[in-house]
Amino acid sequence: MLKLTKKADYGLMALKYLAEHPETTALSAKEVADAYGIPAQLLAKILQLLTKNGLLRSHAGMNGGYALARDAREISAYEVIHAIDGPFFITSCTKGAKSCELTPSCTIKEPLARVNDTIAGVLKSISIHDLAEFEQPVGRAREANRLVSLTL
Amino acid sequence: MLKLTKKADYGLMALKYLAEHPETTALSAKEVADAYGIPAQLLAKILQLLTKNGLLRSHAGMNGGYALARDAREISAYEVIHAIDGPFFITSCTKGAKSCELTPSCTIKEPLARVNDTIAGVLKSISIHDLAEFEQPVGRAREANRLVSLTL
DNA sequence: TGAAATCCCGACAGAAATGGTCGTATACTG
DNA sequence: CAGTATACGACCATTTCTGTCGGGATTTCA
Repeated sequence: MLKLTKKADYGLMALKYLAEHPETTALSAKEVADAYGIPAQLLAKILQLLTKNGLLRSHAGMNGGYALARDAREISAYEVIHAIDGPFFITSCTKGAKSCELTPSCTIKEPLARVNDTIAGVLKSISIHDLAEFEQPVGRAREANRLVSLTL
Repeated sequence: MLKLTKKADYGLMALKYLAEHPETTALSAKEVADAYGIPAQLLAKILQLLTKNGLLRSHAGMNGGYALARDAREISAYEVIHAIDGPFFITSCTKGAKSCELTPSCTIKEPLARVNDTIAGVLKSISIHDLAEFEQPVGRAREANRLVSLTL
């Protein structure tokens, strides 16, 4: 529960991999899949999704493949997850759509919607660059804390 | 994705309902289920789980039922979700268990584990009392913001 | 121009998680 | 003892997730 799907995981891993190889113009789905031992065809579809959503640029033909459409710092984990798994909501029903099908009194949702927003905020504050591993000076200084506020 | 299961939803709703009826000594699973239109037998099992995990006290026999084991402010949404759906992790694999089965280089997990902790923190900071609806003076003053910090 | 590499995409099958039901046993009340 | 409840295990139905297959389109390069 409250778990990322494997697809989203794969997507994040792939973007991370691409971010770590900026020197190359493009990497094929197969290359990335092999690097992590992910089913190639599955990853291919995921990358296609990410392309359709503007997170990647793709190029067919020999030496083709995928590359980040933007700087790794400008792509958030939230976007990736959203592109792959669609809009997410903590609660099954959300007032957004056709409000709650359960009896009128499904009042628990409103507070949880705030939790939902908070989590989304956290995910939005994480970029692919944050996930990638770059050399860091020993005794590396970590970035400043991010503060997320939650109002009930 | 990243969605609460219906069971967890039901559990939260039920606890909320119990919190809103402190005058009664106990409410039966059926009463709560009827109040929300939830399948009674399913809710029963959920309440049993919550009882086993120490969040509720149960009492069989006539006028029996369930009651909060503690003050509503002392029961967090996290506990409820955890009791119902088991430990949750954002990532499929977690170094906790038997580390990642994927190729060694599943390094994305470490940053995500922090996200996981942050979300858990948010959930822990929400109590059943927060979910319940109590009369509030018009122009009600909401509680102070909660700040959650995320370090990458 | 043709072969190879690569992306694109819809359909589908197997597996797993989830939601929900049933039946029975057990405990408490009056 | 009869009625009301909880306790619990087995089971099934449905949905969601993962992964595969097959055919088609695009680009490169010899």
